[in-house]
Amino acid sequence: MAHCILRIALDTPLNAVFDYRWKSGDSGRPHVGQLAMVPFGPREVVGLVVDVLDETDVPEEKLKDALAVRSQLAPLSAQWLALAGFAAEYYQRPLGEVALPGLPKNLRVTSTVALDRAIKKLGKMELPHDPAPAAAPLLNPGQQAAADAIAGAQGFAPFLLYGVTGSGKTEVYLQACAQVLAREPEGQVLVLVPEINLTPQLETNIRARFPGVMLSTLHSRLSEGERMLHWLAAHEGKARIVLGTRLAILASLPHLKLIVIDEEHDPSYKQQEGLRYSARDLAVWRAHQLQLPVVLGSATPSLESWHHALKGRYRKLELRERAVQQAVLPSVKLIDTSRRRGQEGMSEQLVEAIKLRMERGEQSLLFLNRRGYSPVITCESCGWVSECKRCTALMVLHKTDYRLRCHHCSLEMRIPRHCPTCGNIDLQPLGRGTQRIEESLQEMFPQARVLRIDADSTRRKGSAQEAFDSVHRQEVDILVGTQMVAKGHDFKNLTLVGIMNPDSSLFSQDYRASERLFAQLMQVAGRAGRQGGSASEVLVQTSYPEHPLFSALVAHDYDYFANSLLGEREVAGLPPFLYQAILRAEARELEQALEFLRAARGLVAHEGITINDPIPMSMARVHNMERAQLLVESASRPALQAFLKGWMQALREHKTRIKWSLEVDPVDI
DNA sequence: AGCACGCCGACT
DNA sequence: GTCGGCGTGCTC
Repeated sequence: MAHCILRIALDTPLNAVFDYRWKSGDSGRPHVGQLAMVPFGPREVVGLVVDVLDETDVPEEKLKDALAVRSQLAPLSAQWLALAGFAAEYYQRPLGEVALPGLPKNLRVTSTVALDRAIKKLGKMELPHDPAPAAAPLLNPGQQAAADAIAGAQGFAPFLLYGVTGSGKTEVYLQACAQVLAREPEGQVLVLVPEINLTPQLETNIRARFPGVMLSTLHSRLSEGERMLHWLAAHEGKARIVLGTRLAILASLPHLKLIVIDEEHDPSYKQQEGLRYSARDLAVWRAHQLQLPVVLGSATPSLESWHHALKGRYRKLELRERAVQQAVLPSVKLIDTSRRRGQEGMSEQLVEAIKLRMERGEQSLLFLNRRGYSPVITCESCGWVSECKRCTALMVLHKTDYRLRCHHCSLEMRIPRHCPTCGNIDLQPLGRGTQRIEESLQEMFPQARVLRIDADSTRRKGSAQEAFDSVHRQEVDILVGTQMVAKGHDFKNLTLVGIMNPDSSLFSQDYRASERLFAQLMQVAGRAGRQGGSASEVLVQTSYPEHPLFSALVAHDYDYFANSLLGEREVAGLPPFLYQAILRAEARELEQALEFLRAARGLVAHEGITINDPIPMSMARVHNMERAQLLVESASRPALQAFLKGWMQALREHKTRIKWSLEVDPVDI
């Protein structure tokens, strides 16, 4: 019986691969890309075979036998392994930590029943034989040109599809998709959307248009059974369209021919915990690797993509007209709130505008970026505010259950009856969240049907969809919401959008805040004015009506805004003109974290790399842990990558009890 | 990261 | 006498 050595990547922070003995029986040698069950310390785990060798340097007494190989499953392709390998190297993580968590959980347990069941179920699945696809609408010349450019692309071809809400980007995606599917008998298309709430709508569109084609969805709210089935459908090449959120970028797609990223600027494409990858950047890498077209769609492209387009690295496809019949851009008006404060955070003009919509039987949307009732409660006599005991953050008043809640560590407490420092019993809510606005609106418009949509009101599975549906069914007069309402949904009868309090983002420490604010306002403004007939308007309440961001918004001029922001970034030496990474550390005492970072700074030589001073994070304390960070910068991406590699090595060998992590291309610093 | 082993405090 | 606190050390 022949022996061989399997080199296996495991989901562990250890930066190593592990070798196991394998006695090849009649089934022969295992293949690279297969999954194998192995003993690891005291437990049994599933790992990924990354090499099959004849011998190993690992001493005989340490070497254990691999238990089994998942032979029912076709091996993951070399291209997929290269993608995982690239991500691992780029984000400075062990391969196993990148490759394995993306697989369905049922593939990573020792039992094989779930996989067998999914294989059987998928084998039986059939599509309608004589499908009647929904008719494709006639494209306007801009859309047609864009769709043709994508379909006619050769090799690696990144496109920036630039067009305001309502300009018909989705139709371009669908037609590009149709052309690829028609041309490539086995071809697969990957479509990414920023968040789960947007999948049902697009899924309906795609299914109507491609009834004879299997569609898989991949997002975090699937049950384990569904995830297994959908992942497998993609892996076996049966699903020809895969629609998903950022995690879908790591799906196995053996016949991938086109990638579409809708709303490419959206911050949700950046994973914010664990492996902090950018699905958009990985998508572009994957398209390059496979020499495919990749379409990045947005009304407000990220400055990174905008920069690439200006430099000619991405081809810009612009949709200038609104594709929806008779649709016009909403008029944006600024309401100066620096002089007159209005009532309950609402200016007279805004209240009048809502009243008018009520009379006409139209819908209004009030947008603000703060859930809860009021951000803080405060004592007016001594200035006490409701700070979280565990975090450098304020606890937010939630009136539904009359409690204060910290949005960072989820600490909750009853509202104190009197001020904890001076005993004053007259504690006042300060500022306004969605709950408080909802309540004031209900008082001002007793006959109105007011609905609030935010993370609190949609915690239950499916409740977001229900809420959106009731708006579509005209069961709501006034909608109050956070950024959740800004994305994707077109409300046909909505003719007023009120922006409550955008000013805090204007002068933020975070240099990306204004870029995000503009995108958010453009997007929420796009919820109105999609219907012909009634004039739609967007009212922005601000104390800084002369701010250039608002002038650009009023003029619907993203080009100007993006170009001037890019100019500022270039002068200030900020991304995309510079590449960054952040080393973060947390400890009970802030000084310990800072001390660790100071030591880390001196660990290896760093020519051509700027390592800044360690500083406490803007939210220095979360859950009673003090946090600090060290920003590392370079004008050269390869130089930064090379430095990080050596640095990580040194840090791993540097014994410390401090918890630390590295983030490459951080978005908030 | 898990998970075991190991060596000191308050309980059935 | 034992349950359990988390320090440290290993995983082919």
